[in-house]
Amino acid sequence: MRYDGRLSRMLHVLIHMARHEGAATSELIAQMLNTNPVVVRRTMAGLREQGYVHSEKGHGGGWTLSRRLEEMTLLDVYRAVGEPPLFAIGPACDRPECLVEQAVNGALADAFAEAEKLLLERFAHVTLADIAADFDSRMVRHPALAGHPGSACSS
Amino acid sequence: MRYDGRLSRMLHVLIHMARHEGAATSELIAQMLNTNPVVVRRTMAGLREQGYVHSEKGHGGGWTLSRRLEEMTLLDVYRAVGEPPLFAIGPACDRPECLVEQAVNGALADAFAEAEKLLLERFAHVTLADIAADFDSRMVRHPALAGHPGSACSS
DNA sequence: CCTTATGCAACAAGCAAAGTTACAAACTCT
DNA sequence: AGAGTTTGTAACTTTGCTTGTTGCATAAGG
Repeated sequence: MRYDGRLSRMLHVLIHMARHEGAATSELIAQMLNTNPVVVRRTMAGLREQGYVHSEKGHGGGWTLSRRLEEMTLLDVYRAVGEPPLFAIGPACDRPECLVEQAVNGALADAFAEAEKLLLERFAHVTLADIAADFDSRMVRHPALAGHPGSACSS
Repeated sequence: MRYDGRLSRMLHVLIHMARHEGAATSELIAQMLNTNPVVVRRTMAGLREQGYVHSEKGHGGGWTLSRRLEEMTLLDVYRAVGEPPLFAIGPACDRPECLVEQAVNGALADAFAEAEKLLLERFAHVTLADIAADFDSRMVRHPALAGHPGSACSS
């Protein structure tokens, strides 16, 4: 896989959960995401530790939201999935002796630090409710796709 | 995801080349970067296609700069190495049917597009001469490391 | 020609995310 | 208490990418 899809997956599932009555099992969530239950549990563990979701074992168990979508930002979710690296480009060497390489790393680090700051600020200002609202407007435009809570993604 | 170090490596080598008399062989460059000659040739191929460097076979051959550092920006080099993906985070699925996932991808894509724009603008305004100047000022502060053109990086 | 170089293709190594299997632990319902 | 569900977790496999390596063809110089 080329990208780390954890953030995207978790956003996806959280919004689905908000529209789901009662607890959703890992199995059901896995079908929504077209993945498998163990990956779901693995990634949801981070969200549980941060108190965004709750899990219950046994009959009728599964996952439930413990916060409203208005109270969760992209930044919250990003942190809960372990703050994976944002950038795919980096220094060839972390502690170079070569002063040229130090200068190169410095120039790149400056640029990336600025971009990271922008990105995280942006994340902090987008709530999951914003995304859900975007979903609602898409549903108005494409009502035919409305009933795809478990939309498989074949790509 | 692990980092793509091509941009960093090429910046490093271009600045070294500017301070090198005559042609530099892939072997010599590989020693500077603590890597091997084939990787050097592979990555330099992109720079050659864009006309930033020139290569010569046979005795006394090797690589030479065909532009001054003032005339090359980070953006130029980034493009010449093939515009590798900047971000390590992406959608779980490129063409989702699910409207929720479409909304999620949209929100993320917006944020990343903004960050990418900032980053590339920043790249476009930094020339290799700027980095070389930073190197010079580092050398003033740490003259002991001045003679490390082939500084191995052990990390 | 013989040496020195690049050019290129093919393959192995290394790494991280994702997928899978297996099983223990906890909970519910009868 | 016992049967059936569901999470929790560890271990392993698969996949996709960059990097490393080998081998050989090609071209330039002496």
